[in-house]
Amino acid sequence: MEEKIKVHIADDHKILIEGIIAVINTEENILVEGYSLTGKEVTEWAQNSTADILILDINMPELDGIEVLKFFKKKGIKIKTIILSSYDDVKLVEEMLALGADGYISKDSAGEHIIDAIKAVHSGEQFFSNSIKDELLKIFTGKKVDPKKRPESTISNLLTAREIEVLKLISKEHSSPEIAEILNISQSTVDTYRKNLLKKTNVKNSVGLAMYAVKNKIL
Amino acid sequence: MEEKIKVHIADDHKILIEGIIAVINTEENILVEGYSLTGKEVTEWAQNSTADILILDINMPELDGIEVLKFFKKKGIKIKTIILSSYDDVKLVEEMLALGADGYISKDSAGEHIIDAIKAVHSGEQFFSNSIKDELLKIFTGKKVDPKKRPESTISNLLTAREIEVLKLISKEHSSPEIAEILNISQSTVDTYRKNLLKKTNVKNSVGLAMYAVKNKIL
DNA sequence: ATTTAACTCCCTATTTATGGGGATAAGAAA
DNA sequence: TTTCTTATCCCCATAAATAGGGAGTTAAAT
Repeated sequence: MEEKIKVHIADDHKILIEGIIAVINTEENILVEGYSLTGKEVTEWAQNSTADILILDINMPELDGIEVLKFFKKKGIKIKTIILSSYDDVKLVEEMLALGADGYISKDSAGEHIIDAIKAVHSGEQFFSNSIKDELLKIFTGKKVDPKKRPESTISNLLTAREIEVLKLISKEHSSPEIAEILNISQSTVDTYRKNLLKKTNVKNSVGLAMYAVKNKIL
Repeated sequence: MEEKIKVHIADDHKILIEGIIAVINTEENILVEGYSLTGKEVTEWAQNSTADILILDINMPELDGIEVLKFFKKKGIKIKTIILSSYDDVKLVEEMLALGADGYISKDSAGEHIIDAIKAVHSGEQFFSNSIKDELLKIFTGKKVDPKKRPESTISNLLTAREIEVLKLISKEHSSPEIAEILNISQSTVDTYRKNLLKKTNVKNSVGLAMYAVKNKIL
């Protein structure tokens, strides 16, 4: 008989941890070897760990998931990691992947997905829930990029210089006529940029664009 | 033999729901009769419910816990409610209590606390987890709770509760027709709030409103 | 040299947002 | 009681944003 897959869970919400444990316990081949309630605990635990997989929440107070992954990278700690995210941190996929996360599931997916993710990641694959896949698709539009050789900075790959200029002005509460005046181009052109921006960033409206700018620090 | 306590759960994270169900299932006298994944589902469910207790998450997209409680109050729906909160919504305790919540536990407490809370609330008591008690203590002992934690004291002086709700939805990229639908009010009313918001915050447009929301951490 | 990406502009059409005005009911406050 | 706030709704009108389409020029890359 084969060994059980040993899993460690890190989340600041104990109830969620207990939930995941309950779900995992329905699976014979997987064992939860322990859990951490803070990012700091995770980093301490990781230095003497024999677990196969870490399920890591992004949102934790003080030391969050990103910081934990950075710590791993810096210390050369290699643990297969599945990111657990809320609906609103989807934008961070790239950063997570760059930091070496192996899977990414959102909390609003059903519990069985965790099982699938653990099995996939343990066998060396990557695992992404559907909402994440959508986000990735958008990022790698058209370009069949090998996920291991992906570009580091996407915003400047995704948006052109001019689009970024327009995005900045939109975020400064300027209307299209104003932007046209400022950039000395026609309003039609500004409208075109708006259309491209909406399509590329996959947000609904100008508010979404401004929020995108904030999140990506384009201001 | 006595009847089982019937519980309904509302949270946008399915994994968490499954966790709570798993925890509750260890208890003979309590039965989870169902769950809702959005605020809107809860309000619909509540109108024909025979459940004894509702476990309600504060943070849900679109229609959040506060809105749900307001809806109950408005419609005269009386369901004993236990609030499920993250560490960062503690400042909302007051508002929740004013809206008639019967219990308040945070997600970082252990699962058994839920059982305790359900039992206590069902027998007519109120239940608060320790972290909430601490927060309440802070609020009532010394008004200067920490200016950094309550910068919105100025904002809630400036903006009304309803205006803040609309502002949140605007920042989530919702259009006026959508907001009208979500809040169950007419679009005219939403437009009125938009006008008031623009005037009060002294910004030019929706983008400005969203940025205002970001700066003042109303999200 | 040909393709491609970026920048530019235009048309048509619908939907949203903004700006002005006013109005009513409930409730709290003075 | 009267006043004020809040929340709700409506009218009218214009400005702006969104959505689809097409198309020309330049400069860089293959």
